[in-house]
Amino acid sequence: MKQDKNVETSPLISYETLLTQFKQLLRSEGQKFTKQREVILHTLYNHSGHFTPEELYRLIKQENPELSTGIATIYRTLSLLERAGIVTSISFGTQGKKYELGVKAHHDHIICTKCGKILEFFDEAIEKKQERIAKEFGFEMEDHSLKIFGICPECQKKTDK
Amino acid sequence: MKQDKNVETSPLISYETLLTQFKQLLRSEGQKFTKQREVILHTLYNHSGHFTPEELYRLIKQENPELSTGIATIYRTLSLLERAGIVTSISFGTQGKKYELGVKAHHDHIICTKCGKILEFFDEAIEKKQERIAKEFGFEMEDHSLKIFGICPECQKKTDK
DNA sequence: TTAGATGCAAACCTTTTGCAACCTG
DNA sequence: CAGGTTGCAAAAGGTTTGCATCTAA
Repeated sequence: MKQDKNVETSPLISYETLLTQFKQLLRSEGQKFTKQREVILHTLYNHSGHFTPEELYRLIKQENPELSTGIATIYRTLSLLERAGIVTSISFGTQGKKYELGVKAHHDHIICTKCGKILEFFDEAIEKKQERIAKEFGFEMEDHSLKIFGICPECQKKTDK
Repeated sequence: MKQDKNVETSPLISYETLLTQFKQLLRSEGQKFTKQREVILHTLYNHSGHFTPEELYRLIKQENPELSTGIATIYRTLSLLERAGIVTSISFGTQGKKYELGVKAHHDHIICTKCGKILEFFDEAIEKKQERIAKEFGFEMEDHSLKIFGICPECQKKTDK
């Protein structure tokens, strides 16, 4: 009866494949492949986890001091990648969004309110239930977002001592 | 097998009772009962639905032209009311939050992406499932948020014609 | 009388945008 | 070379904060 499962967090495809897909997408839309776009994709591929645009910006600056990259380009590229279905984001209210390489199935998040750690899960029963609820209300479902907030095991230990 | 239900949206208690509770709360914390706080609570009581601080600000200005009320007070009071458990909020990412009089049970939201309409529902099975998932990850669950986005029946009709 | 509350404006933060300079195709 | 892209700085939204003034208790 156990339907919950950890979602695979390592990239499912090789960087070369991902890069090729990205280039094809750009070409098909008359857009250009730039060093900045490559570095952003590459950085997301190499570092698993969730990043705010600001965090990604600092990481890229640090790892690529030679390439000038503005924060605006980070934002523009993340939007581009999200529209393309290559990255996904979680919203944290006024505190902004976090992005991750999203070449994986839909999943929900469980977030530690102490350390900010984000874990992922997928539950078939909840997914189905949401579709059913949308249908009951006569809604045409487009998307959904489920976040569980709590304190992770590590932070519980820290608080205990 | 139908567990979904519409959540009651009209206030569960009389305004007098609510006001008394609010005054007691303020007194117990050494805080003061001001005209602005009264007007904010009263406006929320009289208008069911979800409001952004800005919307509430404009509504209050319009209905109470004689009382000068700054937007900062709206924000401060909504935070106060939320901490006190009198109102609840839904977050809309960078677009801010919407508040509603929250003297009612926990519920989730289904939101129309065309017209912004917000409906509420409660599903026992989903609630239980979330608790179970938190437990599986060793999390001490504090809160959760489930939002379903889609197009409401009315907006579907508009699009069709 | 006095601690707490208010309005105003400035400050904050995240995100977006206008634009001249700069690349990619 | 043309049109998309970039960095920069300014602007935009939503929210918070500092402070002198005001007011409930």
